[in-house]
Amino acid sequence: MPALQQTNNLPATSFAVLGLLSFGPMSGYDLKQFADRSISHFYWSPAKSQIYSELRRLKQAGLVTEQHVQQQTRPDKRIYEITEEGRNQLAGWVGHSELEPAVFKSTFLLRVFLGRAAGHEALLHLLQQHLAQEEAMLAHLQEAQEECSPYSDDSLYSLLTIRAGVHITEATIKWSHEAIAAIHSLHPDSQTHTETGALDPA
Amino acid sequence: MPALQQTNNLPATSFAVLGLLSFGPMSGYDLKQFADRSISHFYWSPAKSQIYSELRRLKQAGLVTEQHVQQQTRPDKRIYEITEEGRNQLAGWVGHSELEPAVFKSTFLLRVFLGRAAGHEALLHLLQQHLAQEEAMLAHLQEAQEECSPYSDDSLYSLLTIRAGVHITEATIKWSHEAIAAIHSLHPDSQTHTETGALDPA
DNA sequence: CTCCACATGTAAAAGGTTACATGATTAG
DNA sequence: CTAATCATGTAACCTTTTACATGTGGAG
Repeated sequence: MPALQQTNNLPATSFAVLGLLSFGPMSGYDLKQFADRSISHFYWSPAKSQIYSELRRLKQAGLVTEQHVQQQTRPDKRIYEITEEGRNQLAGWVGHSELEPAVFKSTFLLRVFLGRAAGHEALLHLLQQHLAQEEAMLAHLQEAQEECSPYSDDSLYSLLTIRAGVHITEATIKWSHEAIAAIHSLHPDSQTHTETGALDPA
Repeated sequence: MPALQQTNNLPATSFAVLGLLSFGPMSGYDLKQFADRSISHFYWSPAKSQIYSELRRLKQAGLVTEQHVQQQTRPDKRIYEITEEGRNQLAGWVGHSELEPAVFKSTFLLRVFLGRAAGHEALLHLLQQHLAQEEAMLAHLQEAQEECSPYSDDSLYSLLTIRAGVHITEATIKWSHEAIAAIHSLHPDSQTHTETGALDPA
């Protein structure tokens, strides 16, 4: 007899889709919306085409079932539902797989690293832009956090991921200020480039 | 008359390679080593095969030149050198291209988000593991920082990227403690899972 | 009347990793 | 003698994005 079969060679992205389905049955279309409002901040915002192909793969692996739903007013749907086997595989992956390092790929930091090629003036401008974007991101995350707080059984895990975003974004903002100050202290002559756009300095 | 020609449709990764070449002429082999010791922490650690194909692309675009170097004791090399045009394109990309968001793809946070599927005990264990890894990362970054400090004209930009890593890693560690505490406070019965491995609790 | 939401997919291309292939020298 | 370093590349594969393709109903 084959022991607890371990068909488990699926990539993380398959588990992402499977994991979203663990919240309830959904169509590919629903899944895309849900992903964009949940895991997009720390994992990925899938292309539609990829969702549909992941669903085919999960179905073939027996981790989800497909149900055709006819509609007259709207296009027909296919509703996907996680199976018992799907829940088992998911629990194993979430709880007991190897920790793999996160992918962090910042073209912005690459540009900072190559700053010499552009000069400190251009770099300062870039940093100001970056700072503004991060501040906007922080505001956005704090809003999401308000909607979730406080820590409770229901919102615990999603709130934790939002808190991770808040911590990291705050750190990035602190770093930006430090970086701007460091460049200024080495180049006291350089412009501040604050986003004024002021027409009348009166 | 065609204004300042803008052949510039290259992906960020090409500029990463071009940027490394702005530090001096190198072979593909050298480039791989250099990348692993510089931009790997915030951008990417390239596969050899990709380096060589990027070099072909850059050469074709006229941004680098190739020089064949014969060696008797070692395999022959090809040394690549950035051109004037290459430096111009690089300066434009670093200083004046659009800021694009960083790719941040954490399977770890995905697993936290899906924590319900595995239960808080497994999650706590995962968080402890993560915390240990991040602490090791912080130590590694602080070491790199020592070798670079203090801020100076020469080391400014690379030190800035290391500092970014330090800020973000510290934030991640703080978050981990918060997350562990939050789970404990909602599940007071759960084990601490500190990495004891103790054989003799005497 | 026009745009948006609903709903699913195919095809092509790009980005990136892994495995394969080769082969000399040097350090232990 | 064995492993690591030097040195370059091809082929196959996987993941992911973008563009293409289609069509209805409701809201403004």
